Amino acid sequence: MAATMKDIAARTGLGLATISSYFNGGNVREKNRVKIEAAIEELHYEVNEVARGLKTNETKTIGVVIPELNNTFCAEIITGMEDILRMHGYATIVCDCRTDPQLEKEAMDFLLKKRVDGLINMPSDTQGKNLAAFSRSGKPVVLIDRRTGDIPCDCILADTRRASKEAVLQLMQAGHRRIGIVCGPQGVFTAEERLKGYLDAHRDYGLPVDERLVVRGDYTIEAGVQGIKQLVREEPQMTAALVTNYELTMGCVIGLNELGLRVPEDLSVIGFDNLAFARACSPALTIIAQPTAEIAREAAETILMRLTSKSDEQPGQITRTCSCSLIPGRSVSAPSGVKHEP
Amino acid sequence: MAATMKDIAARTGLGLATISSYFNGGNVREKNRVKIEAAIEELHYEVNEVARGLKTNETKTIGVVIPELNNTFCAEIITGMEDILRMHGYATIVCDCRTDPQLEKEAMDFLLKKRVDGLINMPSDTQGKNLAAFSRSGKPVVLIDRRTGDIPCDCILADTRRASKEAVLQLMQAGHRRIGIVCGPQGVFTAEERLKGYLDAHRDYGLPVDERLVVRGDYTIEAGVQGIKQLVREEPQMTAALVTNYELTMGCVIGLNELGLRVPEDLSVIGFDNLAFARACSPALTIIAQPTAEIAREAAETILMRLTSKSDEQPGQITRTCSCSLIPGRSVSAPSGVKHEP
DNA sequence: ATGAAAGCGCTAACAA
DNA sequence: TTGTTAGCGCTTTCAT
Repeated sequence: MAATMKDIAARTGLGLATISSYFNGGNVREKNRVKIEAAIEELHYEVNEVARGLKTNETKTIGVVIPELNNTFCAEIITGMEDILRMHGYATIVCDCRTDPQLEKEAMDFLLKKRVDGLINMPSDTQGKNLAAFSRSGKPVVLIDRRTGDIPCDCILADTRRASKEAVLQLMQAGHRRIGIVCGPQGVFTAEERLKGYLDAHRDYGLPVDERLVVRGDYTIEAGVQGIKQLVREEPQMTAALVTNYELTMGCVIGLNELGLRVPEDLSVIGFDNLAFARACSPALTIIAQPTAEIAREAAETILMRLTSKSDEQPGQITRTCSCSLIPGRSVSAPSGVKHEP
Repeated sequence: MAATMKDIAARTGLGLATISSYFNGGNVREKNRVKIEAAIEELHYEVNEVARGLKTNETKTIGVVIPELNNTFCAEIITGMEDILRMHGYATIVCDCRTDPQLEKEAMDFLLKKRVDGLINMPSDTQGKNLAAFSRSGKPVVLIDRRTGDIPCDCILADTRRASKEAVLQLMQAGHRRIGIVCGPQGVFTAEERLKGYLDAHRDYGLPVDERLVVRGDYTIEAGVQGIKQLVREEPQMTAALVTNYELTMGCVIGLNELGLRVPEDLSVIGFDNLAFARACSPALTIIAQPTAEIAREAAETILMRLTSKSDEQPGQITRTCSCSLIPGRSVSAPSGVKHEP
């Protein structure tokens, strides 16, 4: 068994309170400090955070529930958050719920039982029902990437609606009139936002929207492959496309590859996320890059603020919107006039 | 404050032992079961795993320390492990140590204080020193992907040495004689293994090794870009290259892109990891794919076995080696005879 | 089947 | 400054 404070007390002849005080920044006589440190060394003592957590009713642990760990966008954000939280003494328990609302519910129950001090969630449940139980605990919840339901909580978003609009406007300015969009699933906040951006651009530019140019799919590589193939097959007049997340973008590149279509000669393309992948494409893909580091920082700082501010110095819910940027590649050109084969 | 077992006891008029027994699968009179469940419902009771952990000296939590979360190979393995561990009632605390042995040490101390029941580690420290403190606790440790130092513990590996050898042999059989390798950092287990595979192939095929064809770099995209550019610049006679992890592979694709070299006309390439990326390349990249799902499963099962087997039914350390596969793409052809411009 | 009570390792009054 | 002590919420004997 691991050494306990009692062992240190016995070893040093001091009382428990002195040892505890030593660990919690209290004043301890120099002579005793030395004795305690020697005992710690010899016994390989490590504070038992479980016992401490029971006593203080704080586990110094944040739960993170996301749809998919194996997804650069999520992974980047988690890496960033974890870094900051750990610097402040907080651990993170990450639960990947595979985009399944039922698993998400289970993950949250699990975290509740583990008595995490707060929750950061990229919701898979579009209703917001899953958050009810956790938010009843009174512990802080920060949503990232997606807003959901009517549970009031802080929220860190990216302005992908604006970014999508500007990407589409840029395609229009390059001369494109029939622009396809490969969009995420219906009801998913980010998918709707990016579609709205697409619609905004058409409205601003005074171009009608043709619904046949809008295809939907899960946020998966395979859906991207199918989506772009469907658009190319059914809309030979299409000269450009916006693809609205990383998996879809990669799928789209695979699909165009398999069809033997050239970018941008046959089709101009603007993708999403993952700059490195965009650079690896030939020619380099123009993409909308999301500010993952900033989202991570905002989320971590927001929850830390909620965790430490005694009197709620920030009442009400906070919403922060971080800015995306359009990273130019070589995948956009003027429409060639030559239509691709269906 | 959250409800406790005491609240349930008060509500139902039962004793604490009965409630505890209810939660731990003991026999409870039907009538009381109903009462307890009603109270749980009304009070929104959730077991406090912190208190339970203190009492039972088990947190049902596994610590995972990896070099980089934002890395498909790691992310895939973690996703897989987490899935299995959660099914068995274990949470995972993932610590990304940014390939920094010092941060890795801190992460392990942190996990030790949190009293995780076991540790799964893809070591960043090449010495194995970091594991000493944790392994003294007597809790199980499972290493993945890399062997390290002389701390005796179970180990789940992939046979990337054999896979690298076969990839290089395949290039030789296609007619290549001057084959470059973009290799990971000196001292890193996987990097050395893959290099050994490259050397094995030369020995088996009776071809001398030219050290100028071996370049080293961190396992990063940028190192891949620089590595391939250096090889192309300094070794114009080179007709093929093996690139030995995902980041390096992506970097290599970017580098060749930027140089305007064609694959496989100017250079045959075999990459590593991430099948989706390989398909997205044009032409599709031939790669060595690692069995991430299998590694994840083996690691999770091994630690679960260590955690549950009372009498050590598996004494000594276990080493499992999982098989990689060579996934053919279109990035390998016979050498063209036409040398690329330096 | 159920209740009473001890104690896991720690913190935080309160006393000294 | 240091020691004593009472819990935090749970599990687990040991009685009943």
